[in-house]
Amino acid sequence: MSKSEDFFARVYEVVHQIPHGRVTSYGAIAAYLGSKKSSRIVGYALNAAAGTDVPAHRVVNRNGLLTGKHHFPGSTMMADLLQSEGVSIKDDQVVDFKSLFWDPRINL
DNA sequence: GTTTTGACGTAGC
DNA sequence: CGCTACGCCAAAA
Repeated sequence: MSKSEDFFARVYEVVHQIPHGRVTSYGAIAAYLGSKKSSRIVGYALNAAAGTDVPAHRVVNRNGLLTGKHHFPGSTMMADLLQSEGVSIKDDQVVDFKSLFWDPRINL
């Protein structure tokens, strides 16, 4: 173990376990991993997750804002994907984010 | 080994 | 209500 991919792998696992039509935040994942201070690391990991089986579009910031949508191809792909899963997006923000919020601590 | 950066978060002004 | 500044951690240069 002791591999750098370990931290990334954990992020991938958590994100990959997000139920369909649900959303979570970087801080929630980071907090589940150990420290919510690692929120930035989660985003960093998701950046490396691009091209993997990790649905990074289900991960938004604490405000439910699609901060990472700029990293997706196009400009509405992330919002489109979420809406395709039943998540309503308004002004680059998840509608009823609080209700759609999926906390890894609850399921894991 | 040091420096920079980053898809965050919280606090302060 | 909006922007700035700082913190915190990990990876890449």
